[in-house]
Amino acid sequence: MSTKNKILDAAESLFADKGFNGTSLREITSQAEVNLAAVNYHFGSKKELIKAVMSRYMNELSPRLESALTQICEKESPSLIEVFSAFIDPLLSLNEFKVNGTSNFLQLLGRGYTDSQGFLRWFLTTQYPGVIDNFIIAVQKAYPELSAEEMFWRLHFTMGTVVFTMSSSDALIDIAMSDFERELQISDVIRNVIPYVAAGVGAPMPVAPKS
Amino acid sequence: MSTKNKILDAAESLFADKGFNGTSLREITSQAEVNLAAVNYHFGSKKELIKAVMSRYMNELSPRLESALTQICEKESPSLIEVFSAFIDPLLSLNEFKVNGTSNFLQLLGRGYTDSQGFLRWFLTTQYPGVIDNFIIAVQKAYPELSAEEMFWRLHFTMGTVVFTMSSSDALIDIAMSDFERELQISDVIRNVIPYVAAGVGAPMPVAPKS
DNA sequence: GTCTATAATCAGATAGAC
DNA sequence: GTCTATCTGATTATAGAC
Repeated sequence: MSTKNKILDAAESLFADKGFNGTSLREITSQAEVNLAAVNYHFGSKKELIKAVMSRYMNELSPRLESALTQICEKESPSLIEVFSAFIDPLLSLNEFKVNGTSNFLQLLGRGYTDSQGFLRWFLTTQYPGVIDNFIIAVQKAYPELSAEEMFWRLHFTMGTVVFTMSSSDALIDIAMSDFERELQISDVIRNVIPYVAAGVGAPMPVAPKS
Repeated sequence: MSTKNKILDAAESLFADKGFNGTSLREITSQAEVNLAAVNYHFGSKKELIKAVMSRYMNELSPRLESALTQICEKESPSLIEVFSAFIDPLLSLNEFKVNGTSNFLQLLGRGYTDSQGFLRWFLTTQYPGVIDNFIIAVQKAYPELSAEEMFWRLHFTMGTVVFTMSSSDALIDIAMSDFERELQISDVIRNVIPYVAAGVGAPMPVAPKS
């Protein structure tokens, strides 16, 4: 395996585990068993390395996700459960792309939203707008009565639910094992969260306007 | 104001904004306009300072929260909306305790769950178990059909929704202003999230058992 | 209690030999 | 491309004068 990929793999698992701020280049190069200077040689800086780790996943995921959401949009009247379920297969396909791919990617996404003061949010929304646009269209088709403003809030809440859940999915899987004797995978966590977010997004519109 | 409190105030807002890892003692003492050595004199270490910042809020919040949840439990058949609404007044009371208290505390909570690999989660669950216990009892009373396992998942999802939303509440309030011309407060964000989480927790039990 | 000065360590990044 | 060695600056923490 190339040095570049060894660095990417080590960085990915360490970033997912301890966050971007919490991981040093020295930890990465030591786990990757490459020289410290290699990071700056291949990527230029730590920030560029973070982008490269995220891009590797997004380039794999975004076409699958866009196509799955487009399929949902072509339906007569999709349900919210169907819309959110469209994420399952593209996300799980990351496990074929890389071991623990789904889990790592979702944890990275969570890190990116809370570490580094939103630079990753900017990166994703500007570099991969197609995914977000298709998703909004699908939700609108499933729940046309939802106002643009309510939609904005509820999609943000959903992002929070998913991203936070996935950042701590390892701990959750441990607890499920010790408290309920269930041997769960990341796919079970995903399947568990879908009814929750679908119900949240599908909550009735409030009758009185806010404020 | 005492040096100790100046440090606590500065640490609080910087931690909320940039996370625990992302904030140095130098930034804190410089914003507090005290000497760098004062942190270690008064608190011993950065980790103890983090605990002190959180304790200041938890000691203010937890009795109010426990009492509000106990009141809900005394009702005949509380709704989930009522259960979650019990959080509103205790949380907003933090704004009288300190300027931006509600927002800062909830952001800190979010940071604590993702930074520092769960040490704050341990801190809260071991130091303030009464709040969590009362909350679970209230939810059980509002939705008795919910199994312990489903409850575990849904409460975790809820924690994620709230904590993530609040970590980025400043950005959300800005977007609501620019996109929808709404001048929102943190209290509006809280009121907005309640129907969402109540619907999520109240989603029907899945018919087929998982796995 | 507060200060200066500094120790000890770790960070990201780079120069230059090979 | 890879290595050693090092630079520069920031970090937490402490010793000791006042």
